[in-house]
Amino acid sequence: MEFDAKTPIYYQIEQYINREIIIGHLRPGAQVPAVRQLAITLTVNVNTIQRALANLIGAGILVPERGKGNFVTTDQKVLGKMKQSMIEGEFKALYDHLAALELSPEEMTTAFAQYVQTQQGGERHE
Amino acid sequence: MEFDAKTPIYYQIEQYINREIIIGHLRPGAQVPAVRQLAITLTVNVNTIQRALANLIGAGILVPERGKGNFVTTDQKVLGKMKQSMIEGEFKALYDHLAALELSPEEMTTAFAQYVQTQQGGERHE
DNA sequence: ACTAGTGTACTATTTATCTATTACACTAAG
DNA sequence: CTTAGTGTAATAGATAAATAGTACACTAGT
Repeated sequence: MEFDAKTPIYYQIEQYINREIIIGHLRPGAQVPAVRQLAITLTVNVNTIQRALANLIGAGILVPERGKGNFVTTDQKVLGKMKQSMIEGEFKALYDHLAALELSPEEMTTAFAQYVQTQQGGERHE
Repeated sequence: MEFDAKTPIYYQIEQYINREIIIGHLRPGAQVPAVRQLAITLTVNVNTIQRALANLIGAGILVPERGKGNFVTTDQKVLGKMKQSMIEGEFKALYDHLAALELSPEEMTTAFAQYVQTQQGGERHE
């Protein structure tokens, strides 16, 4: 996996797992891959995985069972809040930065719409 | 100034100065505030300011003149590229994350438009 | 019991970031 | 020439993030 060098890896892993849950690759009640397996998959140290999972456990998103593994919570309230704050966070980051560039709300939406357009046709991956 | 704890301060200062240039608070040829002054204003160490400025100088956005100060370049080509990459970078971050959430392009634009709407009425700052 | 697969804990080491402090070099004004 | 204002360099120390490696604890299947 590719990481942004300017943000902590453990944090990026938290986001990644959250996304996997939102998408449905990890369903409520499902077991998260073993820490040692995740470490290999994400080419990262076990301790870094552990730190990310610890945060997710603290947030109630994952539920640990010693000797068995970590499992996605079945608490829909927790999952709903997580999804909400994930998306809101993404939007807020862009909104704040564009606001700092003194773009009007209309300019923001149209500019972003235009960008999405450019990504449509030109999705070349080499 | 407020900094995000999860990204290097020097990098956030680079972005901040870029935005000041884009907005027009710092015009081409204008002198950037003195490093010691910036350190006080941004409540940050001089070395951190220096590191940010060094990167901007390396990018050709700022031009240093020993004993006099740092000045915004008058090279419109450089400034144009900077502005372009700043905005593109913002858009790309949101686009990639929403794509990871498997949103369609239409959903992205409408969802962001809706978010901007919510920011319209509710801009309470207390 | 044994074993393989889980999570968990701990220490040590490296690297990047940030701070603090001091010193030096150049420019312009008096 | 002196001084105040600039940038610049260099050292030392503190903290956070990530790695490496080892060890321990619990669970389930044999």
